[in-house]
Amino acid sequence: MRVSSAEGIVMEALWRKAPLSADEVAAEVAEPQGWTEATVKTLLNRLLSKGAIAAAKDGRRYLYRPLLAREDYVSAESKSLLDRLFEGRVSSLVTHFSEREKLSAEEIAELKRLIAELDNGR
Amino acid sequence: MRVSSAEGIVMEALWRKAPLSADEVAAEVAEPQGWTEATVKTLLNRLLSKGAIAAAKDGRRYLYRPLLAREDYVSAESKSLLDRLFEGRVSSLVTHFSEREKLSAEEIAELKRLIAELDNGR
DNA sequence: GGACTGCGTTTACACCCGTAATCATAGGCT
DNA sequence: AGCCTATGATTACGGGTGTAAACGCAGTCC
Repeated sequence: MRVSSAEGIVMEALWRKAPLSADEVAAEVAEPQGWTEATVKTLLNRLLSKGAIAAAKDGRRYLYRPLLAREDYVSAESKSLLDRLFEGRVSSLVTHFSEREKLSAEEIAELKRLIAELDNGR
Repeated sequence: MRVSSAEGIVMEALWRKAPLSADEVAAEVAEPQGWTEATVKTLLNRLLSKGAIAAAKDGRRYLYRPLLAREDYVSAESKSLLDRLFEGRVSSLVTHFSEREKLSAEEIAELKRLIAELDNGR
C-alpha cells in the first residue's frame, strides 16, 4: 500500500492529531500547501481506498484516523532509500552526509551520544 | 530534473561503468529487472531528454554516459527524505534505525569510527 | 542491389498523482 | 414545504511512469 507524497502530508496531519474531520484536516494542511479543500477531500478518499486511514461517522460527517502507523511508513520509506542508494547501510548514509552536507556540531554531538548509548547497550 | 525510480536503475548502471551502448546497459539491467530491451531504450531516451545522460555516436550506435553526478542525485534524494520524515536531522534517522531496524554490531562499529573521525576533524 | 538486421525514434497505453470542480444528498432554516 | 448549505462521492484532466511494440533507416550479407 503505497502512500504518495501529497497523501503523506495528509497522513502527517492525522498522525499529529486524530481523529479529525475533513474540515479539520484541511485547516491543518490546505493553507500551507496551497491546496483547496476539494484537494484535501480527494486525498482523504484515496487514503481511505488504500486502507491507510479509517472513517467513523460522527453525525453528518466523518472523523478520520490513521490505520497505517507512522513508524511503519517511515521504516518502509527509509529502508527503501537506504537499499536503493546506500547498500542498505546507515553508516554509508551518514558518511555521505558528513562529506556532502556537513553536519552541524550539534548533530555530531547527538550522533556521538547515540552511538555511545548503542555501544554500551552492548 | 527529476529522475524516476526505473530511470534510477539505468543511471546506476551508467554510474558503475560508462560509456555504455544501449545494448550494454540492457545487458546490465534488463534481466535482473525483468525488462525487455525496448523498456531500457525508452528509459535511456527519457534520461536523454531530461539531460541526465549524454550520447556520443560510436559508429552506427551511441554510447551513453551520465551527466548527472551520482553524488548530486543521492544528495537530493536523501535530503528530501530527511526533510520529509526526520526534520532534516541525520541523527533522527539513525535513532529510528537503531530502534526499529536494529543495527548490526559491524554497523555500530563503523558509525563509531565515523563519528570519532568527524569529531576530531574538529 | 534487395532483403535482413541492428539501432535509434515514435507511438501506445494504462495507471498513478496532483489538483480540482461538480454532483448528490441529508439536515437545518424560514 | 422548499431552499440553502455542509459534506462526502463522483468525475475530470493533464502530466509522469512503467512497460512496451511499431516504425524507419543505414549498413551487411547473398
